[in-house]
Amino acid sequence: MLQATDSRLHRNTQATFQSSIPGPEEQHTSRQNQILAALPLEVYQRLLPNLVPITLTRGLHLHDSGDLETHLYFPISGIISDSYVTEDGQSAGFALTGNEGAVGVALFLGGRCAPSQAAVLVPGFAYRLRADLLKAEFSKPGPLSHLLLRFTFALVSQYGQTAACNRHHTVLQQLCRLILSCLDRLPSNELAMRQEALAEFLGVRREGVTAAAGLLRKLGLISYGRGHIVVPDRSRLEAHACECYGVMNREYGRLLPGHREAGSSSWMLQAA
Amino acid sequence: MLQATDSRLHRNTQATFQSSIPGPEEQHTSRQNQILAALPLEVYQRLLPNLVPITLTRGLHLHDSGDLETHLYFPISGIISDSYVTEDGQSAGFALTGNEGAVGVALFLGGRCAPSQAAVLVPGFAYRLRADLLKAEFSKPGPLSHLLLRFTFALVSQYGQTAACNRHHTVLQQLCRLILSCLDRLPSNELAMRQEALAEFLGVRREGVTAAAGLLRKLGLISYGRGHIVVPDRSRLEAHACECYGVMNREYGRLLPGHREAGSSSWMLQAA
DNA sequence: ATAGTTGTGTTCGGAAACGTACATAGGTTG
DNA sequence: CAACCTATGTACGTTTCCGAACACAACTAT
Repeated sequence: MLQATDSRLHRNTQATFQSSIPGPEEQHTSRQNQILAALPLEVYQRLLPNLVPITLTRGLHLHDSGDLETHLYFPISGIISDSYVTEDGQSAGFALTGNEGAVGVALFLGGRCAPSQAAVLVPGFAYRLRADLLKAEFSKPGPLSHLLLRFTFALVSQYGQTAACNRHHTVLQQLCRLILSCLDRLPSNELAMRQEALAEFLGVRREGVTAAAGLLRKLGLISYGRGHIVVPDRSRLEAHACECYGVMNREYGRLLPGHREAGSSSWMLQAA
Repeated sequence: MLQATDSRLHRNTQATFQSSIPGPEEQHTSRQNQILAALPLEVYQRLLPNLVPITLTRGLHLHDSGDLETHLYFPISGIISDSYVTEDGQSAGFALTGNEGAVGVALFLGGRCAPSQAAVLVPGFAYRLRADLLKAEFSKPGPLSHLLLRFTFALVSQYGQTAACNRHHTVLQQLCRLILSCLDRLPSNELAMRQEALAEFLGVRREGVTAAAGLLRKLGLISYGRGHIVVPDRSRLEAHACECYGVMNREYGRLLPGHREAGSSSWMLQAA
């Protein structure tokens, strides 16, 4: 595990489009992760010495399916995708994790091996905690256990929603959902991903994404070129996404208080 | 919640096809649930007075999406489906739970409301534990917490696998997977489900199931009629299922030691 | 027995996505 | 500048599944 690919692309991208992601020289702290931020100071300070900063290079695999997981990762920026690759190489993503959560839930659920692949979709930074240290902390009920379990529940919801979405919704709708979900985990309205990467996550052909993206551009909902997507107005894009986006957003808002919710949003009114 | 539908059907079915499921008059114990069975005697005896038997009538909803969950259910027979229903009424199932697990993981993950619907797919019996009692037991780390988290991990794996399966595999492959997964949770090689119900779980049209089932019958892999499916040789059916069945079966075998594995199975040799 | 209900089989046109092949334009490298 | 690579655009036939309508056969009820 931990094989980085495409690091050249990463540097390019970061320089050109992702200037809002802090470079290693800029200051960033593990408290930028919302789980760590929600911990009482005392607990946080106990963990702090063991939180090791890691650069999330585009394409880096935090773990592959079947790997023994060695660390729990707390992203502070960037996006990690959870996906499955079939025997004949087709892939399907089912969850995104940003600074609202953690990667490696198998560790504290007792799963040992990862069932899926965790890869860096959008570069950023994370802090990681060694498995044994995590387990020691998790073994006593407390704020960290609580927050991690709650996040796990949100993740499970995301998995389920994706399954339903894969069954019933069009590539166009799913693309809207994916772009919006990524933006919710990024600081600006810009997303640095190629159509190829979007297609791989959705588990569809690149041409399918080209067609859908072309239509969205024609409608003025997005503008893009060569791996750089800009969304001028999220609420208009939401109108073309399937219900799954709104459902997940509500769910994350409900479960993870620190979660940044979408700006506009008729769905907020519908919330039960 | 707890609205039973189709109870007439249930009685018919039980009498005709499901005689292997114990009736209320026959003896059954909560230890027939594999999580409860794996508890040390002392812990089990502490829970026992609070385990209330419940009949799982076909179509009964243990909870609907958005419901506050009130109990954790430990099935000892029958099958519960976890599914999501879209705004326009299309449904998609993403997990099955039998006596290997429990229904209502939101309770101990801290989710409060269910994201999905839990419905009885195949009738049977369960014991249930009130939410407050469960939380009291779960708050101390111990065998029950451990087992429930491990089961949760298996469930998450199932969700993810379903998402990938929905994306890439054909109705025929998915039908094979579904039938086999059901049989793994039932005492015989017979499954009492109508094509309509199979279609609803898979999130496809009933006609699609008819076509796939017709082909399987032509190949001699199954025989059926009016809600009664018989599989003479599981291994031959496995050969027509997608990889997802084998992957999930391996995963359940690994995570839940008591899980009954499929009889034949070339995949056992591949296990890492 | 007769009529109604229910579960399954079949058909047809249409939509969505696939596989493949190739075209074009922005960006990089010599 | 020229050559090259990479990201995106386009086109065409094929497959799979959908939507709707209808036929038939098994079981049920009166």
